[in-house]
Amino acid sequence: MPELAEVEFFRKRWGAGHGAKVLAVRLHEGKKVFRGTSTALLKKKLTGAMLLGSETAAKQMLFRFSGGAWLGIHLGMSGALRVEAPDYVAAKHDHFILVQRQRQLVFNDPRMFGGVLFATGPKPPAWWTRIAPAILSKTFTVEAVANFLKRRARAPLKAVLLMQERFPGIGNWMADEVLWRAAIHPKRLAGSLKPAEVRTLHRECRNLCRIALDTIAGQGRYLPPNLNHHIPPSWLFWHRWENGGLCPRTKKPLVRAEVGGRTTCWSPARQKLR
DNA sequence: CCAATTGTTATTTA
DNA sequence: ATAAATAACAATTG
Repeated sequence: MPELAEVEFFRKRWGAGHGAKVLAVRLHEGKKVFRGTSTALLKKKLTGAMLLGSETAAKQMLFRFSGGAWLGIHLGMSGALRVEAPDYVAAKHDHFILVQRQRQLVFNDPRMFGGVLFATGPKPPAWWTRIAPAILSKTFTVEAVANFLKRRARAPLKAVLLMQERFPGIGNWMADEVLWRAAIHPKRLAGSLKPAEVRTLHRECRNLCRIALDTIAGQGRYLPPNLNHHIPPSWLFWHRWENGGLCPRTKKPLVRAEVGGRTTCWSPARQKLR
């Protein structure tokens, strides 16, 4: 499920544990989510440590602990973070749990495409700092997008939008939503866009990220109980998977097909191949 | 049994 | 050599 705004939503959930100590670490040893990570070191360093704070970048989260410990979590395709009661008993796919006095912070991931990273030191580790700067940062300029599209000239736009090195945090549904809002066909080749279309694409990337973060991750104190709860029906989001779905803007039928290796939904009346 | 799934990476192909 | 396409990963659901 998780793309940019959903990842932020889940990070805020674990925010309930900020300022509290970790009494114990429970994990499913040997599971794929720990590939490349020393669970022994992780348990040793996190047990007794205080969860100090956290941040989100692209589809990843970084949790900072006392003693110079850094925990990275990627939710993959099916990961989620939850908060459970202190007496909660881990279910089958609850691969990683931080036990605190008042709650348990649970990482659940049935398909295990996600992962848990760990590092120690005074500064955030390289696997965190090398994540591309956010779409909502100053560095995400029209020129940067134009240059990237030029280098990926022969790839369909849908595939290009999924490339994390330039569009960090964008996933399948957000890519479709951006192209739909920009009224650009997902099969258009990246090199074929006119300057005005590049500007539109750039603008709608930023717009969607901003609106999705507001809508899904919530503002400040408030968190919706269900992360999709407040997505309005005017978005493509709700219609992209329904058979016989209609475009919320044109009221004409939507189409689904594989583009760039992923199932893609678009509104032919609005997004022309030309 | 077959096909599907909101992600990433290694391998193969062009 | 570079970039695009494909396969693989794992579990579950329809």
